[in-house]
Amino acid sequence: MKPALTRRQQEVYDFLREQAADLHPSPSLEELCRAMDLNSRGSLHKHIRALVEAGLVEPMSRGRGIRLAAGADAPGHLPFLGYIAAGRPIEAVVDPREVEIPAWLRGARPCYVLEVRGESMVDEGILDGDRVVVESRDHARNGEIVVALVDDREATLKRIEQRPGKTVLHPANAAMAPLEFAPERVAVQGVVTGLLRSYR
Amino acid sequence: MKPALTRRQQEVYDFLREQAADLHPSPSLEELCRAMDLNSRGSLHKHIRALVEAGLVEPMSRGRGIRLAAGADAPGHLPFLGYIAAGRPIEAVVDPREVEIPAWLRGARPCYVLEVRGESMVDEGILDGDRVVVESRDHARNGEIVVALVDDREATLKRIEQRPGKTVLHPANAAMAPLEFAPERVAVQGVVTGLLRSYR
DNA sequence: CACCGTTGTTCTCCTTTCGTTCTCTCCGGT
DNA sequence: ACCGGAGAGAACGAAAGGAGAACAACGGTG
Repeated sequence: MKPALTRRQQEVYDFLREQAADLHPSPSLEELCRAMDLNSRGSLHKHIRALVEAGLVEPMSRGRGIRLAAGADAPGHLPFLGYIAAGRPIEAVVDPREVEIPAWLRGARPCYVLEVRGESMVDEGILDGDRVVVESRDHARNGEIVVALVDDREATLKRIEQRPGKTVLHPANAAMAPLEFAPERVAVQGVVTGLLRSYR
Repeated sequence: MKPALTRRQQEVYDFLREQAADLHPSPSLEELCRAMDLNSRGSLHKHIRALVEAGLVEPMSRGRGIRLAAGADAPGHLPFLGYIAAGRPIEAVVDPREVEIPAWLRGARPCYVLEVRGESMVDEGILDGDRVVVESRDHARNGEIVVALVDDREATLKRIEQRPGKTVLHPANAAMAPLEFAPERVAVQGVVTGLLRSYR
């Protein structure tokens, strides 16, 4: 019972997540229409209904807008898969712990948590010991921070730039230079959607 | 048991939270009417009754006042109190929403959430738009990042260094110099215990 | 005490909004 | 052609939101 989202349904869902992450109140159908550049509530309603059946959105009831499903996709915890450092493969952690992650930091697809080792992204505000929420994806948009696997050996955390004929991985550290690869050598494993840091 | 608030009910509830946060006395129905731009007490009373049934507001007594119920915070959530412009100005207005925060980012005492404005802490990995979890405290250890109130006017986010005779607030931005004050002029409001960032 | 204004409460009546369903059209792909 | 995704628009019923009147319980003033 998981018919997979269509293009527009995905757009609507992404927009709802954005809104929620920005602390906006649940929009009504009409507000959503305006935001999505639609002129018909009926059309939007079809998409919402699809999302409800997919378990991603709570069934609407009168007057309280459209809210993301809290129960279905929010066990509140994500698996902690290990550590990631520039230049080395991901160190898988033996004991599969789980980390509590708020819903507004998660992506649409399944997510997991990695802990950052090293200083390769300090200029982007990602420090040693930070935990990043990674959304499992095999593609990325330019400018996103990705977990990239180079030559099936080295997993790194970098900002990605895909250009015709080459893929550039930008570290965010003045002491390191951007790395260029043939596109075939770089496999995107996931995209960073959130970051958490504990002081203590 | 938990019918979820409707649109207007949420507005009324938010307004009451603002009032309470600013030490205003419990308003009467008519005062609330004027504040909410309503012409009828009866209409407002419907919303209040809904809030009472939701357990968010204490039942009114004939004397005077609409009081918030104690301990109505959702579990796993912390109040979002507004913005802290880490540059110079005062702490900003109250925006009484709640943010989901994992337990492992919270401190021992009551906590709240602020959103960071400005670049004064970039070298510590705190960027514009990040949300910080602040534990309410009136003292700090050296090296902790604190919300400090200087001369009862300016709230800033800085790393604190307390030395005999003077208190130094260190911004983490190469373009800004540390600020030195007499200890009496600096009041610690809270200590940063966690940080969250959403990418997208 | 009777008088008055205030405050909480309940009740009708009305308008607006919202979710829902329906039909019809358009476009792109196999 | 066929089909499914996507949008427009109309229409309906139910709920939300609001206005206003009416009423009981107080608190003061004369």
